[in-house]
Amino acid sequence: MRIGDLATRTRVSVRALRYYEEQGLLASTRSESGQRLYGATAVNRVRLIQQLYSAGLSSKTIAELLPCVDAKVSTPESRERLAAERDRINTQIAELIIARDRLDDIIDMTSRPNSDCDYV
Amino acid sequence: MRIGDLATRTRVSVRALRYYEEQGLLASTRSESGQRLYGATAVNRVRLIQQLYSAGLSSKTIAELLPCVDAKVSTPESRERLAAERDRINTQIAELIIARDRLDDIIDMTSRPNSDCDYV
DNA sequence: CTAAAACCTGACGTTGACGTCAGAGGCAAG
DNA sequence: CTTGCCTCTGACGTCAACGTCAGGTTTTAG
Repeated sequence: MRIGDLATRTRVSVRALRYYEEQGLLASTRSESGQRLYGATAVNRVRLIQQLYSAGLSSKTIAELLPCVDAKVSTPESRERLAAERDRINTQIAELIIARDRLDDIIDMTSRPNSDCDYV
Repeated sequence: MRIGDLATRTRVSVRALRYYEEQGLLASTRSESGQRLYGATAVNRVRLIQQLYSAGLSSKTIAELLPCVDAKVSTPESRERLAAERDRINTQIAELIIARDRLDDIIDMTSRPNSDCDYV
């Protein structure tokens, strides 16, 4: 399939797909005229990339980890890296929960007249 | 207290504190010579700002919400805004959990020899 | 009194994941 | 054949929350 099809199927922009290739995250073959061609597995690959981005990993980190995913094997370094990222995500989740609860408190406080809590 | 003290107590850079003022998030009085002076409540104010930033709110959004916190009262618009942000945070938490679990799967897969799962 | 440390106001630099535009070539339909 | 959409490669633009530097004033420690 061509880049426009992949973009449609993954809901990722054409520009982003080219960027992924530039970062070494997504490979493509080329047609005789130079157009990018992708196999069916590219769809899942893009989804994986998106999930890792949404987890806060950088292009560079993803580029280092994808080969492990493909080979289904990790070096000690990459295992450490993966664990560190997981811990970071856990920390971020905890922070978000705190922030959300704080936001809930604010919602409560500002919605309820005659509240006598000290907040700030 | 002066800006350096506040920076030390909140572990936020001096530059960041000036930026918060510029964005209308943090008020200060001025000494005769023009130096910023803060009251004791500024510490908690900065912490609140930091928590809202870590929740992914922008300066602009925080600037719109802080007056509600101070007045302990919210308009219908700001209530809606707060609820929308809370929902966004919940969504983000859910995404992070998915990504973390995905990362755990990758860790498992690449750490265990002879795994026969299809992943990509 | 003096030198270091802290503060001030601009104003430009940084970073990452793209958006967007320019200019040119490629491809199926009528 | 040509109209119109898709694709290509560069390359500059964006946005937010600061970092950092310059050049000057103020406060503090000795």
